[in-house]
Amino acid sequence: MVGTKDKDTVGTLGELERSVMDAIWVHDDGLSAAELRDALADRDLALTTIHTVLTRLEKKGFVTRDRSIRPHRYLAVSTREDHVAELMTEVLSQAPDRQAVLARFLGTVTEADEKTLRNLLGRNHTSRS
Amino acid sequence: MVGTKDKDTVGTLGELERSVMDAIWVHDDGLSAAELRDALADRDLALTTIHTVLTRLEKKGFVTRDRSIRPHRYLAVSTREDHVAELMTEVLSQAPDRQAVLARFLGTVTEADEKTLRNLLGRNHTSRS
DNA sequence: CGTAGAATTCTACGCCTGGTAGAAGTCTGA
DNA sequence: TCAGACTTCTACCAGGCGTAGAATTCTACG
Repeated sequence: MVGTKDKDTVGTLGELERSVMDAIWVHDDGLSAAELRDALADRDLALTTIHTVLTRLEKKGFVTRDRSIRPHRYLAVSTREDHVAELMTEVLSQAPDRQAVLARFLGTVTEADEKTLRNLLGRNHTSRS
Repeated sequence: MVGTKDKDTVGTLGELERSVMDAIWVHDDGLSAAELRDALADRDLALTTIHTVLTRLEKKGFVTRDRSIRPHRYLAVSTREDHVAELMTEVLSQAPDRQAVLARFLGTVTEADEKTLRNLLGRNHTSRS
């Protein structure tokens, strides 16, 4: 029972992959495999494991690595916010009736979120003409 | 090479499962396994395949079946819109900085969507004192 | 320049999920 | 009661992901 699957969470990434991304996302300057292993010390993973995951994340386009320096440094390709926003858009597109979805969505959102949205929508009234 | 995996799409469901749900979602009155097979005729699946998927979807809580009548009828537990909205909320929660995410999100959304949101947010101004 | 030790890549395995369906069991109308 | 329809059981395979040992490549240092 090494890998207690969760899988009820949405997102293209696996458990470990997600953890790695989370670690990378809070380090805009990027970090090395070793640093990552430390960041995820609680799991006590082998360095090679980290490398494998990193390689897969690179292939998936979530991270880039700086191969110019020796302990390669891994950087997130896009911010977590961009990533999540993209995911939201993708999800939204899954239903034909976007309006209905948005309505339901707003129903589940916090008041703070609503306020945020009002502010954001308030300004930049999409220049027509 | 029967199952050309796609997997770049977000959502807890698999390819076939999703198709089945799509079919069920447009039939509020529910349908039988046979009707489903017809609805997905393009794939030419065995009835048992449909049944298996249906059973899994039931276990996952996406559909219920009316066992009282003979050709069991399968019904969606929630609307597609609710489902998608839920997914969006779930995704949004993946990032700590919700505001930033919402901002990015609005950036990718269509003008029509923005209008929809404005309308929805316009009314029901959450009772402020 | 050779080489030990660090870093990276290759290869692999087991589990889980999802697509797919045959075989076996259960119902029910005639 | 029984054939035929319907449902459940069981199973196989492929791909994704966690995990890591083995092999290979670097590079700093003597």
